[in-house]
Amino acid sequence: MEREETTVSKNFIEQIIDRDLAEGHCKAVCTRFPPEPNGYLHIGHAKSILLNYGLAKEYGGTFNLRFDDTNPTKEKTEFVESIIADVKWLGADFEDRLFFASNYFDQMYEAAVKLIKKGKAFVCDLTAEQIREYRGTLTEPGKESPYRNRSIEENLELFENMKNGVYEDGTKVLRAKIDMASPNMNMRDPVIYRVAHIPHHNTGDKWCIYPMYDFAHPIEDAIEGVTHSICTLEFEDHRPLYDWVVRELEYEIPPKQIEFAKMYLTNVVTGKRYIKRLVEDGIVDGWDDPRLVSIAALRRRGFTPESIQRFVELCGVSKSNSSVDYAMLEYCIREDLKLKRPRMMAVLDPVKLIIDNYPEDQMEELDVEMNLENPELGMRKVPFGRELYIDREDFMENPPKKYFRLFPGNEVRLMGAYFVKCVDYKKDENGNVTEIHCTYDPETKCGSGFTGRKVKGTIHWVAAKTAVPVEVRLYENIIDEEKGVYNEDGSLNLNPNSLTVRKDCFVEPALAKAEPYESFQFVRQGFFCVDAKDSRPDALVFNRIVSLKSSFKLPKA
RNA sequence: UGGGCUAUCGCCAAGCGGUAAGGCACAGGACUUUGACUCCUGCAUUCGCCGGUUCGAAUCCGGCUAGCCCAGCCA
Repeated sequence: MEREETTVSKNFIEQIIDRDLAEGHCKAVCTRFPPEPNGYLHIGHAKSILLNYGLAKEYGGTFNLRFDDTNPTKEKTEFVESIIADVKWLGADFEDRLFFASNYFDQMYEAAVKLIKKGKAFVCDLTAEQIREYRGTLTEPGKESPYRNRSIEENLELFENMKNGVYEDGTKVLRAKIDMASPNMNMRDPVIYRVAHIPHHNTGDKWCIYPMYDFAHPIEDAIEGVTHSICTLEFEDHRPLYDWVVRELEYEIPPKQIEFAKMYLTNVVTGKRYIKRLVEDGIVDGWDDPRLVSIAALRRRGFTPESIQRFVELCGVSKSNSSVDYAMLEYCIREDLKLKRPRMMAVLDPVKLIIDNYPEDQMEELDVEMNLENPELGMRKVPFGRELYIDREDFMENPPKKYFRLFPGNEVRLMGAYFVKCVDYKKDENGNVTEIHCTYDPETKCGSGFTGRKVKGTIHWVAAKTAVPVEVRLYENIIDEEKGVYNEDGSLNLNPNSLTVRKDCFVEPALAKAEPYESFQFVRQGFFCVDAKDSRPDALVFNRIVSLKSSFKLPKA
């Protein structure tokens, strides 16, 4: 399907790359997505993934997936599996370029030795607390460690001992020798290696010293030939250190760090500890609950990779902190699905409609387009009979003005079938409508070319005899948007109605064999997707991905 | 109150000294076998504020203000 090319001017990162290419700072472009495997990916990560992947593709370069696994205390194999799956699903193809920072530990060790030999690093015996005290504050310079001027020989020996497990955790670190008076805290002799006798998910017990992010990351980039190391704004202050490492280690083609602003969605929670609470408290049924915005949750809800790619593209890239309306995401998924997927009929709040003048035992099969706007999707059979279900809201006893669905005496079109006119209705003792009686006009059959008269309303329906019962789950924001995300005590301001489960819904038989993750437009109701977790072949559950927009509002009584 | 960064419509976001793109949202109208979609139309005399330079400033200069980030042996 063709998408209109919107001419978008180049973002600031593309401008930097253009200049680097033009000035010969690099010959090709190589980017990477470097997650630490310590949790699940969410929509915010999708921006980084797709941005990095998109840039590589745009410039005919390469894109790497690299796990930044330099801290064994936080990392798990479970997360590397899920991250790989999510990145692939998003469509960011890293081909065979799957890397682990932990596979570079030998080179990092050698790099550290090189710094020591250059007199640019030293082993420090200060405790963590002392290091903090010596570091100074934001407004006062720090003071130098008493161990700062150890000889190169001594440092070499001590560092080797660190590697060989001679010291306990926390007793010694390797530090870069830079400037304790720097106004940038990151330059005040940062720790670059720590001792941790903890098995690593990839290297097992091989190492008991692990490099710190600031030291490891530029090395990882340089080893892989990454030209543009794109990260988020909070690392801006780290760039001088990144550049220092690259310079001191004398890499031929120095990688360059570029920072951009993280993406936030308005009134959406992505924080790990908050999600954890929601899961623990049973508010959501896991990190892939369709109300969340983890990649897995979006996938389960029915979002497509294309819709997320488009979303990221529409949001753009800049350096100003911002929070995008969820409506933008909704727009992207509607846009992606509307021509791509069938439009079927489903009744979510059924009430029976009986066609008095339709033969008692007759059924007919109507041929209906899968998607009126996209003939390529073909046709389907829709059974029609004397008894149907329609949605309760499509009938009113006493309609307000401008209501043009069904009411006593009014004629409407049954989508894909006939015109029917309401002649009577029945109510139970509580005043609820239980049955609507109509007559149909055989001449008005859809596709017959009937033009004798027009009706204003068209409603959807399913034949009672062949209807397939399903469960439908309607989602709203899990946050109560009126009052913002957080309560005064810091807890989440939850929306008690974020999930509505409707058990007695009916869909047309063509949907009976819908597969997990398959999505459809339910005419006049929105886009829905077969839930991959709770659905069974004999009991389908549909998640509402997003509702349709409506300009019609019933006036309040 | 040290350093770094940011500030253009309700929300994103172009703009790079020549007189405010675009998208989302919203509001009207047309069309319609979904009150959907589609299609029109409208939506910043003004770019955080104050000065300055210039024939001309959102763009350059100076001074303010507001917000975000940094004092992990996290990333």
